[in-house]
Amino acid sequence: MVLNPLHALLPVLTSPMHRPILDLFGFLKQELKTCEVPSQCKDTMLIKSSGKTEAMNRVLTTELHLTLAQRPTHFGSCKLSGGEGGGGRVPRRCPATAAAHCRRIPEDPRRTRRTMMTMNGKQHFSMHPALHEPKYPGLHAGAEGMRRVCVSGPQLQGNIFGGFDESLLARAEALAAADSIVSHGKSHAFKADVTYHTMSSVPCTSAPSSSTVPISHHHHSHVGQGLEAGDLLEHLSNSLMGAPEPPQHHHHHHLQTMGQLHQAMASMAHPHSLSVHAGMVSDVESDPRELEAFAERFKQRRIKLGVTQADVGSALANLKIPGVGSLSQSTICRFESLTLSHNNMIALKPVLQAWLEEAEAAYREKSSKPDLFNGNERKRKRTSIAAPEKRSLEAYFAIQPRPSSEKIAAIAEKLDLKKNVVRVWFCNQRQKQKRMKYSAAH
DNA sequence: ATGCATGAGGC
DNA sequence: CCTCATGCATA
Repeated sequence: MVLNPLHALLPVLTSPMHRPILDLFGFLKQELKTCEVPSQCKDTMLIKSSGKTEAMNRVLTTELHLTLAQRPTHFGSCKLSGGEGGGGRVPRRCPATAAAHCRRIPEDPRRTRRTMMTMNGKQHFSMHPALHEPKYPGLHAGAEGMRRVCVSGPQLQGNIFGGFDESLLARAEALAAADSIVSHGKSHAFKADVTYHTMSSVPCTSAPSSSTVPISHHHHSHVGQGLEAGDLLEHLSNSLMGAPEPPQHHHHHHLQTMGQLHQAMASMAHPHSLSVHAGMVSDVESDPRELEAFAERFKQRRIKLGVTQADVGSALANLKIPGVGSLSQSTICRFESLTLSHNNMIALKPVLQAWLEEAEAAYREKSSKPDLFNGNERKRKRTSIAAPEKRSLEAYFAIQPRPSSEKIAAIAEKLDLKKNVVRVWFCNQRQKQKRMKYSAAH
């Protein structure tokens, strides 16, 4: 179900229990009041719904992002993994072929970006044509934006990040604490967090070449003024209702030569290909809906074939597509659930499509079991951040998604976590937020 | 299905 | 030190 996020938050906000949040809220607003930010810099947040903690943080973050400016973001490389390392981790590089689908999306440093709120409903990309809209609904470093835009005067920065520091962080903690009482009567007080990096040894060298290809894109100013809640709701509703509002503009990506190759071998006769332009097989199908549909189709057909995600991953290497090696179950899973970045999805689609075609063809005839199993000695241990700490981190994150190294150190110390763990946590958190939520119900 | 992590590229 | 694509380990 898709609800208006704001409505959903009401009960939470009005709860006496969350009084502290409102206070913090007010505090933040006060702090930010002096900071002038062009309205186009507003941003909302991409949330993944559920949980008071999240709701709370969301409020804070949302508010912050409404005030903070955006900072330029560049879209990094898009790589496809190559080898299947026999236990070792193979340096991922973008294979030439795959590269075709790896488009870099240069960003207008000042471009405004808006974010979708995902309550637990679907947030389709109906409204933003893939290549026109900001790829990432993320709240790109609102803080940094603040630094750059808001901080016309250094005093402000000091004000916010200086003043913020202690009092805010302290509040964040209080908040986290309160939350812990509220939502979890069962705070696990254990501080388990050992990271045993027992890395495997020899990374196999099956890694293909890497490269990144600039993505064609169009920065359409229309993106500037994000949608209002109403619009959002409307879109969401449409999506829900299945209103097949056709992508108003058909984005014509400037084709990437290699992309055609994939496209060709991958989609001989794909009924779904809306882009079967007479001669050119160029246009990489990047219509969000197409992707979404493909992911779904892929999953079902894969299951029909009786193949696991892991199987697909390793079987990919058998395709012998230059530059394309195997992938992990994780990646396949994320592809199916659309929890990869848009670029990543687009890059992977042709490959998976190719595999699907081949697998089905083989299935029809004989028995083909593409696979490659490598037995590795698993060693790496996963660090696990305890709930209480995680709550604190979330609170901090709501206030400042991109803490400085010093701040990270401070947080790490307070939470008694390794600095690197905290740093990575923030990185992952950011990545998580930016991630395209093609995924509907989550 | 996801959390925490690594590493290549970029500034 | 960040972003991104990915992966191992695990709930």
